[in-house]
Amino acid sequence: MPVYMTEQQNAQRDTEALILQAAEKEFLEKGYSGAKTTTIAEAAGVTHAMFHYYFRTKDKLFEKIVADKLGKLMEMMFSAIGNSDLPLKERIVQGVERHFDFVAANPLLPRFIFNEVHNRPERLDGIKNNMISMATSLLDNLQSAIDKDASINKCRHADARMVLLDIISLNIFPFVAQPIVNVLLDSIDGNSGSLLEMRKKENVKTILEKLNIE
Amino acid sequence: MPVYMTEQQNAQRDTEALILQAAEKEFLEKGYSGAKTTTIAEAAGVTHAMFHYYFRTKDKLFEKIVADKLGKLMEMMFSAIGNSDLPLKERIVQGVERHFDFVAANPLLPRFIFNEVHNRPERLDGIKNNMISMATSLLDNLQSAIDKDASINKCRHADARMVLLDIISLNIFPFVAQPIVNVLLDSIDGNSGSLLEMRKKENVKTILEKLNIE
DNA sequence: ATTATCTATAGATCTATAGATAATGC
DNA sequence: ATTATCTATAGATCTATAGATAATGC
Repeated sequence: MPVYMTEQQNAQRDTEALILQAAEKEFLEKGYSGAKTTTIAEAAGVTHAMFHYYFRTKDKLFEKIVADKLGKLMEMMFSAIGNSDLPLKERIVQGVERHFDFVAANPLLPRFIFNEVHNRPERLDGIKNNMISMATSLLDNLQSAIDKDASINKCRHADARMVLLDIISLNIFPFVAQPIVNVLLDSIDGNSGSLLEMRKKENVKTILEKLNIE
Repeated sequence: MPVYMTEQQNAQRDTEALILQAAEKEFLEKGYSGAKTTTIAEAAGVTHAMFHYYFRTKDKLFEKIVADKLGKLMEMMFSAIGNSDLPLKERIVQGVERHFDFVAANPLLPRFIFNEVHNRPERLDGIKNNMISMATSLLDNLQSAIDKDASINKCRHADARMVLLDIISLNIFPFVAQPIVNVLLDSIDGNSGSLLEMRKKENVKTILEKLNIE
């Protein structure tokens, strides 16, 4: 990137970035068919023609965003497995919490991905191999750690893949079902704001109890 | 309903039912904006005009289906809490399994509901009070059962609301994320067909271990 | 001369309805 | 006479592009 940028280049980057941001929000909120290019342009504060000038078609921009979000999906899945040189308990605690925080920072991501892979499962083909190789090595490593601790009765034996699924399931649900969960818990007692904090701690506890780690 | 129905009445019911079935499938698969009335009519094997003849507008039919599915949502949530006159362990086992089976029988329901309540959270207003009163009484009852067993050390103390969230989270995830979960587990070993069966047993186990019930 | 932006509009898609025709029951 | 069905099309919405105009750098 040149040190000095012309006004024009500045303007170009702004417009492009504004459209991209608006599109990302619109697509994550409403999905491909619910999102409208006119709405995106309006939200970005530019004329509709600019949308096509910078990104040609709705499809192309959507593909770009999907690719980006599939990358984030991988991050999200494997952030839960945690750092391998920590004792198992700390590794689990950190893994669950880091994963929870990741979802909290990207609360629209799971629903978007669920819809997208349901509508077009073949999209996963591109990242399949990458996913599998990452998963295999990370899960093997976690499995060894569990087996090792289980052999000296420091934890209950468990399938690492199931533990990973447990963590993801528990952490994602309160975000994708937030309006429902709020109705349910909110009105039973008044602590709505703290629900997510509560759930984060509870999920750590659930996994530790599953593994019978004190 | 009259015992003898005319041909015309038969025909009417068939067409109406065919459109309704096709619409339900289309809406659950693609959501409101992704579903097209032309596609629904085609799938039902009737002309497009029939769609409007029987249901007037896309909106009206969609509202009908949403109302129906919100009813199913309540069923789904509370099937997990189980029967109150069973011992706690059996109650948990039956509750988790019944809930899992319900989701398995309605695999598209959760994603549809998640999208719908996200797009229009005010939709929950109508069933809010009903939900809260059902939840309160069922959860109070479950909480008593847990407290009772916990007081004689037959289980670990736990918040019934958290247990309900745990069950729903764990059971729903493999269905809404099925394509991803399949990639992940399928290729690590070859037991894809049995993943759901495996997960069902695992979820029962997880909840029992959380409650420390032998 | 090149790049960015705008206005205007073409063209596709989708929802909805008008109006004619066929089928059935009284 | 009433109800169900069809064809044809209006009208709205949305994506995309054409072509003119403005701004910037060479």
